[in-house]
Amino acid sequence: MKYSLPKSERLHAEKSIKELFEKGSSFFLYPFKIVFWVGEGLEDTANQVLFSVSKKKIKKATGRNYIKRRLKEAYRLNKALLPPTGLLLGFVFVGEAKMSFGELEPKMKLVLQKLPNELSKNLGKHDSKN
RNA sequence: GGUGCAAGUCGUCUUGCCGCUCCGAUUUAUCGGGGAGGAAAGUCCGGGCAACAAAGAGCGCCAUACUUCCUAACGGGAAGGGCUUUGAUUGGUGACGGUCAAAGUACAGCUAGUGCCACAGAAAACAAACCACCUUUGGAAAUGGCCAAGACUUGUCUUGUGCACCUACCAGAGGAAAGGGUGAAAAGGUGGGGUAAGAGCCCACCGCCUCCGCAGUAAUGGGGAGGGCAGGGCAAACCUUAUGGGUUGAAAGAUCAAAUAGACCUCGGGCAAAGAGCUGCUCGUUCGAUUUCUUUUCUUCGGAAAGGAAUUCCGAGGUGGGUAGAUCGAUGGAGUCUUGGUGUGAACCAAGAUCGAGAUAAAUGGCAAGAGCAAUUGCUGCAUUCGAUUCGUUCGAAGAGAGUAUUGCAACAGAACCCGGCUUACAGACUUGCACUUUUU
RNA sequence: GCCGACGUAGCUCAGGGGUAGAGUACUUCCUUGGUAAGGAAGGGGUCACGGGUUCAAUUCCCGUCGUUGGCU
Repeated sequence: MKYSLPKSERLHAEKSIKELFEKGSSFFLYPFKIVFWVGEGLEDTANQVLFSVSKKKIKKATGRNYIKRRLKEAYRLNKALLPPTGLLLGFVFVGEAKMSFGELEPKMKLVLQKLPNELSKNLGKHDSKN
């Protein structure tokens, strides 16, 4: 497994982002809100992910950059915990202050371990409805 | 040496592993190279660039405002001038003036107009009224005053059908514009003369105004002559004058353009002769052609015949608009550095060298090691100092610097089209200047 | 990225050069057996911050900070 995060694995298309936030499910795990969506017709493409830090929570641009960079690193190093394809993911940082990489990485691991469970629950709901 | 202020410069470095982004090579996965700031910030000015019809004019609106210069331009900068404040010193009775230094200065025009100036104060802007002042006319005598007489305690009291003089008081006429406690500000100031009282009424000085030379590119400076003096302050009040600005901003704008739907064009095909009406559709039924345009011929001018085109469905291809998206705009420029020259300076000129981020749901990072720096605390306790002492020493305390351990790498802050400024933020280090202070010589 | 508006008592807002006000909230008293309502009295302000103009600034001018709205 490569510890890389090229542009094809980052979520940048406006349409996909709209789809994620309008249709996707979410859960909280401090200091994140995680939004996810199993895209239709994306079974063959890699997971795409985006990171968001609110201007309301972190006032300075330097602080927002600081956190986003560390989030990307944490995801990059631990993304092997996820199934490799078909997911749209959004990490919204809801913490109030700067956090170091040492604090953020364990949280990210927790999230990535928890995500498959949430995913299967969600899929189950879909099936029962249909 | 320390502290403070001001100005300026810098504002961590190296290596390894794993990543991000751009460029170039081979080649499709690797390799090589580049990758945040002095403010990238605030968005306060100016310019480039782009679109808007023309980009011109007028009105409006906005901005600027001592002079000269720099500049692509500016509300920026440089130099100079004036003014204000403070300090030192000096001249004068005084109003105030001279010299030096520092700091500040949005510094055109209230003798174009309009407006405002609370409270207090007689009055806040045409100078008038009021109080007080002076002259004069008339009245008046309780209390003052004066006069007369008397008394004695000889400087006081008493008395008066007292009032000519002085004067309080009342009324009238005139003079004068100096004084009037206030206020931020009071109608030029100070000193003297003068007068019934006064007044630039007169004189000297200070200030002011007008005119004329001189010096300076100019702001302005300095000199002379004249004028008794008009003109309170506020334009970061409206406004006037001069100058500048067309508006909107890269989310400007340009190019390419998938899929789907619809528009137009071409070709092919379907059909009982195309098709039309009824119908949501199908079946069926009715009409057996119709409509429009055009050309030609005939005509009894009503039409008739012939030819072409259109109208329908299906399929294919194409065209243009344009969404997602992509590319350009967009990073070689009023560029940076060095040297030389010109200029008081901002800056300009010449020569040489050099290329230094280009992202777009938005790169420039993470982890580790080392160096360097800083901090505090602990430990070691050598130079040195102090105290005690059994004085060849020993003990205790302080301890610059050094060693070691620990922690941190900072502050302010992240390019978003690009430049020139301004403003604001900034741990720490260094340099220069000034002020204060301490020590030594 | 670009362009605006606002900041005044605990809260919601007036005031646009001359001692800062309203409603509500708060405190005390009256009223009531007690509470609410009502009545009376009172306290409470760095007018966001820093400069400047002016005799005088919440008001005018400049800068800073914060809040908030619009533009795809």
